[in-house]
Amino acid sequence: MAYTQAQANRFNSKLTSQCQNCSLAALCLPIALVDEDVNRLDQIIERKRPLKKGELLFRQGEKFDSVFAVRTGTLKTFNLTGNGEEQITGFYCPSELLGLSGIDNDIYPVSAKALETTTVCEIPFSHLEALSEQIPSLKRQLFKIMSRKICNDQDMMVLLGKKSADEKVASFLINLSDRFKRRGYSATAFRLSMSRGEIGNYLGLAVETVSRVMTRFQKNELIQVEGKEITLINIEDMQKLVGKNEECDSILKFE
Amino acid sequence: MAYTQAQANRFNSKLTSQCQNCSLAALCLPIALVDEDVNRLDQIIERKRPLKKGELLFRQGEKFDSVFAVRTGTLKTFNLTGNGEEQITGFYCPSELLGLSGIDNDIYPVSAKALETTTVCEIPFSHLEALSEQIPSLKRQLFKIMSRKICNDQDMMVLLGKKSADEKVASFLINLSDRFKRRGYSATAFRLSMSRGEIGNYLGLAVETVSRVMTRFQKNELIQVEGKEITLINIEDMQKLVGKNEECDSILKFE
DNA sequence: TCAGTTTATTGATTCAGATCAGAAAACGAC
DNA sequence: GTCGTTTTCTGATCTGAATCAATAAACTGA
Repeated sequence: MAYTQAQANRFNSKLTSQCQNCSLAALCLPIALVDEDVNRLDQIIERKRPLKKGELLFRQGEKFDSVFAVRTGTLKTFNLTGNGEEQITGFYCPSELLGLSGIDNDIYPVSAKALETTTVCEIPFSHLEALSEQIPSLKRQLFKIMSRKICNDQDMMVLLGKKSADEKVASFLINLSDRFKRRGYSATAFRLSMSRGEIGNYLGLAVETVSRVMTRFQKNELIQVEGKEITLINIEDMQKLVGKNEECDSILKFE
Repeated sequence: MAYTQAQANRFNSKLTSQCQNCSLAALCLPIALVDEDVNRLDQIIERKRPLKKGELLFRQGEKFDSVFAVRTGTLKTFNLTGNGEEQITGFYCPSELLGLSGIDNDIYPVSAKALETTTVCEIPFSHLEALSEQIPSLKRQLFKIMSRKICNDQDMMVLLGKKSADEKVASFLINLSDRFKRRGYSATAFRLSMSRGEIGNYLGLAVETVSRVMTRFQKNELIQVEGKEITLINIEDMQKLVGKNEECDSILKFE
């Protein structure tokens, strides 16, 4: 059931030529499918109307039926704790997949909200599952995507449990940088679509601490801050700061 | 492809009558398989020789080829950070599955070590994957297990990022209690197979803090501590302490 | 455009939990 | 059993980040 390199290339060129296929990229980029399979996959994907900033894509407790691939914009997932405050569990950039945690109970355990105008593709999970029966490499890919999510979350657990404020913020920025880079954007200059408050919430820090760390990083010429625009000036020293180790280079990997 | 309740019952009784099938329980308990499928699943599972305390089941960086179901005993998974110290990412009790995070890169991203004499069943992932092609409900179950793991890890992230030392320790004890209960053991009296140090490492706390919190809990008559033996005296107040909310009753769910 | 609101920054103070230090208990090997 | 090691407990001190407080900057919408 192996696909040839030629097929893989055909698939990749098809992907890049079809802008609306960001969602396919999210699902398949590392694997090779024949055109016919790509078309079958494309057929089950629905493009949704854009979400405005603040709109919910799905709500905690709602029935699960789809996973979503981000096409443009950014979302956050969060849940509401006992006393009503929100706890952010992740940020999702273009080409990333969200909603996987709903499979377990057929209910989304978190809500997803757009941080800016955002477009997503909806992938009904029952269709995806059915299709994965016919395309073994797709099933394998789904397992891999979920496994990667587990790895990333565990890295995040280490970050939250053991790292200092400096290390947390540095890891966060480097992680974003990696994700932008992977999508072909600048790894050194980008815009934070989330507020300092949301960063702090996600990293287990107070807003003030996030702000202080970032100004300190600026003073030490690690980064350049202009409101939400960030430029990483000295990535090497930042990476030293996060204490990333060699063999497992994946503090906070891409979803 | 739905199975009848009768079939489910047959499956369950088969499971409970066959002690060595803890591993089957780990994989399938919530789903119903016909006998034939149970047998096929049973065939791919290998029982391994027992691990002595301190022995490694697999090692960070090693090639991934199997997931494991714990039959008796307990394991921890951990990785080594840049400066050589270990970071525990999970504890695994009987009937729980570990190794799923290896699927992503075909390499285990963590090591797994026995905390006491431990027996496990090895489930070669390629066989499991092949079998899941023939048994759709098994594939669905694998997705669910991985999704549940993602949910649990996210709860853990909230715990690490936002909770106080008291809340962390209380959540940990309640989580263990739930896991023992689910397996039919006492939910109120059990033995901690991990040291205070390991609990602290896992929860992002110093050993001394774990010790202090537990003695304080004892003074407040929430628990009874006798070395590694723990009795939960007042679970209701403990649950209040962790601030668990109603709709999402899963602070630190079972893997 | 400007008032009203949210978000970000900066400083002063406080506190939960880390770290340091030492005693007591438990465990393991012989 | 006994010695040596590891684990656990308890107290005293220190510190990183939270909290409190106030200002400045950036949006928002009429």
